[in-house]
Amino acid sequence: MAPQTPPPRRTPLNRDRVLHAAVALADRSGHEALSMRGLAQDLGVVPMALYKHVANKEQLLDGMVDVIVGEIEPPAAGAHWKNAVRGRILSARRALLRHPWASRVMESRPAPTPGVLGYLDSVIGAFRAGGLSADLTHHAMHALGSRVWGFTQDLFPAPPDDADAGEPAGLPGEMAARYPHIASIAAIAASRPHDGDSVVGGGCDDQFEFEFALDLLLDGIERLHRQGWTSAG
Amino acid sequence: MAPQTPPPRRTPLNRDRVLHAAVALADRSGHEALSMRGLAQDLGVVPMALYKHVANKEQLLDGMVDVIVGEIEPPAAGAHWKNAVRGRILSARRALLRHPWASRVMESRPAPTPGVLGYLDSVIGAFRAGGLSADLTHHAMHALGSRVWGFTQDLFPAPPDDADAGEPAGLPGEMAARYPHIASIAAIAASRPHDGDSVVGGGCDDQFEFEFALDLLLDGIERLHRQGWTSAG
DNA sequence: ACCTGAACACCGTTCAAGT
DNA sequence: ACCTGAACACCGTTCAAGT
Repeated sequence: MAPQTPPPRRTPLNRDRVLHAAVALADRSGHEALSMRGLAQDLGVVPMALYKHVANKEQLLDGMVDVIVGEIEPPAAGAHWKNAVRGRILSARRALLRHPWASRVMESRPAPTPGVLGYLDSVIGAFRAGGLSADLTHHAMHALGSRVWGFTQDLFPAPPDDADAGEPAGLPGEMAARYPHIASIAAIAASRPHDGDSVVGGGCDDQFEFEFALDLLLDGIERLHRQGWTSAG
Repeated sequence: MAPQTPPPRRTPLNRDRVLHAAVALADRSGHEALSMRGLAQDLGVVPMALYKHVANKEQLLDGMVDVIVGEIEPPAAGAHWKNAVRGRILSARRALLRHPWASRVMESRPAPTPGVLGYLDSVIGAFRAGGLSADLTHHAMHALGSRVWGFTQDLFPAPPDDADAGEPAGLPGEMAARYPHIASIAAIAASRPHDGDSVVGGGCDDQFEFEFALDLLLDGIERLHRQGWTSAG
């Protein structure tokens, strides 16, 4: 008799394999489908095995955030501060768009991870390198809010695909009657192409809307900077 | 023998009682403590009794959102469009600040409730009454994003209260060394008073920051309006 | 050192039954 | 008509045990 073959030895688990498997699972099945048990099954392992590599689910989510932050491209050197900030934010947006669950997970973290702090530090650094005061930069960061990550909370969720296509524009007739002002701008929204699935959280947070708002804020900040604005005066 | 007293008849459940009990429970114990089972216990009823009044937990959350939206004050008549929008948004902010869980629940809704649509319709109406085009109003609403509800996603969670008070300003020394740009603006943040618990999601999203960003956006929109801006040109 | 099995204290929700 | 009890299919996490 040949000696019993040992049980198949999988490549041993480590934190990185766990984190990347979690990202892959969330990419495939969405944020709400990400459970410790489901992740363990993906890795061919019993749920408890994960707890040797991440302390708990919160730490798993923190680790996933840093995986995504790691995908943001390094800053461009030598650009004007407005272009430097703009470029950094649009790169973050591209990373977040690759992982539709990422914005929601990001929002859910009670404390910033090292990766998050590093990215924020670099954005602040870009403002300061342009000569903006610490005061103005502080308020600029608050004004940008989640937009520094390249996403925004959307207010008009995308209507379901089976929405009545025979309607004049945007909204079904009953709703248009009840919410006339929404109907008036929904007609505009329906008449311009939105980029279908490159959407964070559904709706029409497309590239045009994002850059419109980003530039509105950056232009306003630039104007205050040139006026020598301070929060004291 | 006296006839057996019937079991105590509680005032019968209805949708409104369920919704208001849910709001009270979330106010008291936070969003994550809100479970169908816990809510049932609060109402002195078995969990399944709730399902006669709300179809499921999602519908419960939708109902809670509309309770909060109902607390927003009616619009002021006859104001300039910028003040009308501003007033509406600041009133929404006051309602949301009374229920710290509300912003997170709001963000989680996949489809707008009637109350949400009514409020958004009124804000859009305020823009249109000021003569802004449907086009510009549409982009303005997107640019405002969750700010129309009076809250913004915060990027710097409040440091724990036991943070080293002997540090020069804002950040512990080790962090200040690793993230110098954050440290430079955290010093500013630490030197101004923040309103302690009137905070949505923790951090320094205080009234000053909120109004700074709101006015930055409204001023930018006003400027575009006066220039006759259109997305086409 | 690394993984496992069984258990605990929870969830939202269903179904068939009670009054 | 309105509420109940028991059950189902899940969670994250613990503990003591296996190899």
